[in-house]
Amino acid sequence: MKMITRDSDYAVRALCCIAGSKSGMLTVTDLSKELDIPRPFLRKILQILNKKRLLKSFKGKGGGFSLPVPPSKITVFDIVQAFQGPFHLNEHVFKGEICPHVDACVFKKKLDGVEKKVAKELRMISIASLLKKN
Amino acid sequence: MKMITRDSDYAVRALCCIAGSKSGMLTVTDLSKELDIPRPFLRKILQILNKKRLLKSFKGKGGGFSLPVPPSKITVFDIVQAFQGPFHLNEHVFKGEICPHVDACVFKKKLDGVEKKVAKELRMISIASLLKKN
DNA sequence: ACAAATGATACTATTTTAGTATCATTAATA
DNA sequence: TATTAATGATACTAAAATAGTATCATTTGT
Repeated sequence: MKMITRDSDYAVRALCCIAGSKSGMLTVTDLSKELDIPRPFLRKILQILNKKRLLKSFKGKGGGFSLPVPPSKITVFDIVQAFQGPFHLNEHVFKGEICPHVDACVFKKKLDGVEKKVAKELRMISIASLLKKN
Repeated sequence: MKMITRDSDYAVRALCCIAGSKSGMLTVTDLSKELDIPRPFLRKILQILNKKRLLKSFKGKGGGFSLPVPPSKITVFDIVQAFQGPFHLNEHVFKGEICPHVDACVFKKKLDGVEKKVAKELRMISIASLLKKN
């Protein structure tokens, strides 16, 4: 079972790097070297973060990426949603329809409860909280 | 994001069906009809459950599948582990090695905390608890 | 012996994840 | 204003996981 895919993971690391940098702005090249992530892949990831407003980009010479908001305002929940879509533990479809089985629906109800708790936990992990080394 | 894959989902439904049946034993054919799951796929799923000791099988005419323990002893956590492997939210590998980045390791520590909570929640959802229709 | 069940296992198709490649656009600066 | 160094957009490929099929072997009740 894997809940955090590689792009989400890389995104978290990149955001931490930017948040912890002196100037507050880094280029893909900087980050790719620092984190040892393949440059084209990281590029794609940063572009997605930019589109989702979790990063701000600056084109042209001297450009790069910086945070659009304080690091305390960006959470792992936001990042996971950006890369892995709406946060749901299961699909609960049945031949494309809403499942008609009562047992399974109780199941769904219970999973929804778990889901809310997980979401809450992930919302509590901000980029800022990851920078405190303790 | 999807944490419960289709085989886990089907497995939960099948176990609920068996637990709720009069005789306590059903064949693949019974279950396949009842749940409208493709028979060969369900067959594979039940065979896995049998290997993982979450079902007991009886071969030959008059055979089928029954629970090896009371339904209160079988949880969604067991089932998810059976189909989706060891329960971990992320891999946290870095080029096959342990990740050397402190930020990310704080991240891992936090995720491990979330992971424990999720596991606890899933362990609380037993087949028995899914049979109570309320 | 036959029929009805599961066991084992190998195969295929689809989707998701992971990553690459390339051309276009923007902006600083020599 | 040409060059260079950055990102934007987008299309493509490779690998892995998920979802499902097919088939022959074995067991067991009648």
